[in-house]
Amino acid sequence: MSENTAAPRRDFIREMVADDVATGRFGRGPATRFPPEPNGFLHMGHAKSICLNFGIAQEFGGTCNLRFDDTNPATEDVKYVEAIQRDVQWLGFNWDGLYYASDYFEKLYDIAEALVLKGKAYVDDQNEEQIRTNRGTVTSAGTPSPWRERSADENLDLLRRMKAGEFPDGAKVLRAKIDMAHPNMVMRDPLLLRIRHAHHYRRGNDWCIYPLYDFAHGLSDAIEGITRSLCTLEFKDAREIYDWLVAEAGFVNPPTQIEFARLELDYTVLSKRKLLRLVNDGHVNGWDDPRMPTIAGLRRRGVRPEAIRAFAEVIGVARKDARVEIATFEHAVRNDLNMEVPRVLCVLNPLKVVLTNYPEGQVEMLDAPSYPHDVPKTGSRPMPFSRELYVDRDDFMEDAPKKFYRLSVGREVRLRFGYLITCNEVVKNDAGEVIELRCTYDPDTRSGQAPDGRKVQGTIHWVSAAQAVSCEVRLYDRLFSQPDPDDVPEGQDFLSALNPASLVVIPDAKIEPSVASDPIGSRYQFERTGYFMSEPESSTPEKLVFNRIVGLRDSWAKEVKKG
RNA sequence: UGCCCCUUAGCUCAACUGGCAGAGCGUCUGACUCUGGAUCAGAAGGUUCCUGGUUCGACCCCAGGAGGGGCAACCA
Repeated sequence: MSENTAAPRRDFIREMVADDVATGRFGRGPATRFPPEPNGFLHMGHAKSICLNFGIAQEFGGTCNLRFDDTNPATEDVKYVEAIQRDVQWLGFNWDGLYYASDYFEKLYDIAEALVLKGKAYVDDQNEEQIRTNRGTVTSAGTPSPWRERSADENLDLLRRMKAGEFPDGAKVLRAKIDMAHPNMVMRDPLLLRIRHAHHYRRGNDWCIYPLYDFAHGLSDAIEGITRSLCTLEFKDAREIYDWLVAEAGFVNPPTQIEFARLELDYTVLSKRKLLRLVNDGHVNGWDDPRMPTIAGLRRRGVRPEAIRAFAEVIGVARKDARVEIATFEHAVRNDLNMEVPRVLCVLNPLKVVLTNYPEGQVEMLDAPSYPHDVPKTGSRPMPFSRELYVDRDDFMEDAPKKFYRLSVGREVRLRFGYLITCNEVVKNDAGEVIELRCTYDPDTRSGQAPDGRKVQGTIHWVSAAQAVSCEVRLYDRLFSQPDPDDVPEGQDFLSALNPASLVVIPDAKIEPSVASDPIGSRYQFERTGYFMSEPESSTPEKLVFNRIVGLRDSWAKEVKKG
């Protein structure tokens, strides 16, 4: 148990942190932070960041804070703060410190005054429009504000009056005084504080000058003693202002920003703006709809945190934008559940089977192992078997092709854990639909036996009609019907790529009775169908409701496609 | 007056300071034979975008080129 334990995956960030530890570069232990803005629910992209930040802290004996980047009163809410904390914990992580950027407003203000005194910041009276046009473009220099050369005393007075609430929204703004011709747009006198007479969910109305991201973020990191500030690639250009600010503020051994690629996933969207739209426009039933790529949605769907962590591990972290296939995630989910959950038989689309040679009224109990041979778990449950059963409609075909190894007139299949049966006759209703199969069973073939050694090609799942439990099954599928939901014709948006069949409800499926005594929230593999969980929000002991977490890997569908 | 990042297997991505280019998915083959559409095992699969250069040795460093992306919110 020493040499062959897989080395923890190394990426360029972990290499740097390992180097920090080795060289003592920061003079303190490795410290990271996960800094969400509480303006929405956490999603898979955040999960990647959480696993990275908290993972590094664990692996290197460092710390990781949870910090709410709550600097915009217009969009934030305490309900998101609560949801985020629950989601981080559910993923399996505990923060060392719990902080709020809004608690740093005073400290940030003091730094702002210090910058003004040093001549490194000034109050600008230009309006939003003027500021934008005077910033210049990517290929041309900006124009200095007419207020850029105000004296330190005047700036200090104005800043204090901004804080005191003397000016309306938008009247004035505090800017760093750097270089209006800087090749990096971010460095063209970036805005530090803006006036917002608004209610902040934590600060109430006691504060009216709110720091912008660039001003708040790096300094918050520095205040907390973070060593490596991990963020996504689009902040690359912001690194320069990050370094400028922590240096000007006088922090020794300040934190350093490292950027990594944000997660993009096939067949879904990972942007809070778009997810909010799905929620607000009613395309899904809330942030925790099981189709949502949110942590809350995945949890409700039935995905385990272990699977999400394993997924984060396999996708790794790199410096290049990466679109990950949803199949990779689904694989991680199956891989996790395969070794954990018991197997159970559930017939989604019931078709009655009558065993004409089985005694009427007789019920025998078959012993059904709950795990396949290659899962190192033991256990079994009794399965009632009787004359009338249900099998899945998909397992019967009237005009079956040769390679259809299931039921058809004259063909023999094995009933999982039970007998071999042969279909003799099809019963149809007036509309010509098949409503019943009349079959015979071979009494000598119980539970896998076949005295004459004959083999059948197919094994199908079934339930005993009288003892089966009716349940609702919700088949969740991909939210969007194309890999890139934004790749739509001119004039349309991602909503037009929504998958109309992302939720198919089966109101009356038949499941084996053994599950009736299991707690709500139990997970199973429905053999030959997929992984399911009894839905904690909707399921009751009287009316079980199951969510499909993920289907089984389906090579048959591909075979069919190929023809 | 533009700055910055990226280009590696069919697909999606790894590869620490230059040292035999690796995973997952997909594909193919085999095993289990009561999930044969599950699961497990093995295999095939590469001109590392192009052209030059440095070096004993280049995915990695240098020069030039081609293609893709980020940055011009008082959002984060």
